[in-house]
Amino acid sequence: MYNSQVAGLFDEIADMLSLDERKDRKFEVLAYRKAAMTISSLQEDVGDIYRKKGMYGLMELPGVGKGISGAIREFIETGRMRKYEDLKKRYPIDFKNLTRIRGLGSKRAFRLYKELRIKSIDDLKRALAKHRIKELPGFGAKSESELSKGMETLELSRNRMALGLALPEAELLVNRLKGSGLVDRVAIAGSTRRMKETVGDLDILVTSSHNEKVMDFISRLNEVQGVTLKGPTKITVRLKIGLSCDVRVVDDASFGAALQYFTGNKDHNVKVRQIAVKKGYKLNEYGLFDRKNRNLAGPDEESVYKKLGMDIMDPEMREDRGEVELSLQHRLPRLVSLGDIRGDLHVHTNHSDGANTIIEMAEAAKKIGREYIGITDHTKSEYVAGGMDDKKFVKHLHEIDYANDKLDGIRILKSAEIDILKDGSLDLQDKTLDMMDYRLASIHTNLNMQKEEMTRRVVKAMESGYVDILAHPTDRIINVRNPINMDLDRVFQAAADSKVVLEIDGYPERLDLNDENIIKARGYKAKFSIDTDSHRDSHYMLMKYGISTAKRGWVTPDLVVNALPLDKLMKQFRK
DNA sequence: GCCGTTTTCGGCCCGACTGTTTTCAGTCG
Repeated sequence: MYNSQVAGLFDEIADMLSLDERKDRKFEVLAYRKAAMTISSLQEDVGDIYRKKGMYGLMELPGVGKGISGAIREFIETGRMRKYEDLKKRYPIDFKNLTRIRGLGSKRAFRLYKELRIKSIDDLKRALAKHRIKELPGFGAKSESELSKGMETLELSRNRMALGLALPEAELLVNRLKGSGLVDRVAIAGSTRRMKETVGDLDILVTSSHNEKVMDFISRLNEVQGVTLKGPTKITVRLKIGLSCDVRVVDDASFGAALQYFTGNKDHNVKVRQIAVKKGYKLNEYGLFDRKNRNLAGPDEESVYKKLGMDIMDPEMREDRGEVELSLQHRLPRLVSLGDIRGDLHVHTNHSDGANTIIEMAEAAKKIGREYIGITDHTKSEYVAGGMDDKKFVKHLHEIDYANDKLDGIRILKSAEIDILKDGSLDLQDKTLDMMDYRLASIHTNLNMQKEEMTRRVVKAMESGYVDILAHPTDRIINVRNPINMDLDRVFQAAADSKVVLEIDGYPERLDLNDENIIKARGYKAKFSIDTDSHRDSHYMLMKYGISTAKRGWVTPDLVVNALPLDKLMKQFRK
């Protein structure tokens, strides 16, 4: 994997170039930063892209042109980057680690080097211990203590948190603010609102006429560990769960513009603001202003887009993946939403590792308006999860028949989450599989196989004719376990050829397929099933994560099998 | 260095907060 290395080098090049006084360098710095950002957030390895599509493939990446793609190629082929090495001779400083300290950028790091020969974190530690920082011009006692503090929290603060942990915390804070009586409107913004699978910090927006009281209220919340910075319109706090949280107070008349602005992402915003500039307007977090400085945007977000001649799009789309251009042409796709979902095709019961009975799960699903669910308990290889063998499964499937007889208003489909074994065979006999309405299969063991072997294993299972849905295809657990090593192009091609539906598992620690892989799979005309992987009745509420992940992959309702009515769904599953 | 509904040159988003300053540079998002 070259991505993190290459992105790191580009960031350091940007740091070093920013020390050059010449004004025209400013934009070169920006270019390297943008390229670093693009590459670090890439799912596919730049090495793979280069091997598959060459320089042309690299130059398709946003912010990567002739110069930067050449540097990437040089690094992949030789393990070195001349531009970086030349700059490093002039600036032998560990910018990469030093600038991770909050409040320390490249310029101040360079000053520390010039004055005190500080090159590394260890050098800085020693200088801090001797209290030499506060004597420097431009630094003071406060800088010294802030650097000390910044170094302590270095490791904790930069880890992005899984959405499934961050969103509930954001919602809790929103509820606290609503209950305070100090605010009128409250909204979550930032990457949490875009439902990105991990978030770096929380952004919350409020309207209030009591700015100071709001700031005090926040800084005293039980969830808050300490205050990083505090001004009249903005406060940044460290939360006990290990996230940073920004809360901004704006006027009601600015709320729409602020929500647009702070939802981002950055590239999306830059493009929208460029459109504003072209129309002779200025767009910032306070509004959309014409030449006479009149605010044209209303208190809602839609008016900002509308005045720019654009259609508003779901926050999940705002990643600068072409949505700005389509919006200007009024050609945005209608994405799948919660209301399209008729059933849930990945549900566990207490017959394997779930908490509730078949009937309880069915009744809970009926209560939230599902027309059908598929019971997908584990097979015998998953013995830790109470997986069942063929004999037990036959009995289990009869119990589903019994539950269907007993219940009205919802149909329970007979299925299983079948283990794909090491050799690509399935963990139940064909005659058992024949008794089911459809079959969902996934990998749970032997996750460390080589790419070719793993790819053949999964493709073989899909081509068996006994797999209708491939569940959580990459098997990654966010921040815990990497995706399995397989050639997704071949897997998606096989899915299309064998008419196997790909799952978008909405369980928050999975979100699998994720947005980028969904986009890739759409290229192969794959179909999707958006499921919760529920292990208890309350888990049905996790569907929103699956829906948002699908939206981030631009999934339209016609691609979603569980948006189909039951009779059409059963035609999809042909056996 | 990148990029194109100002298109192969000449632009490149914009504001808040902080610390150390007498008016602003640096950092961050």
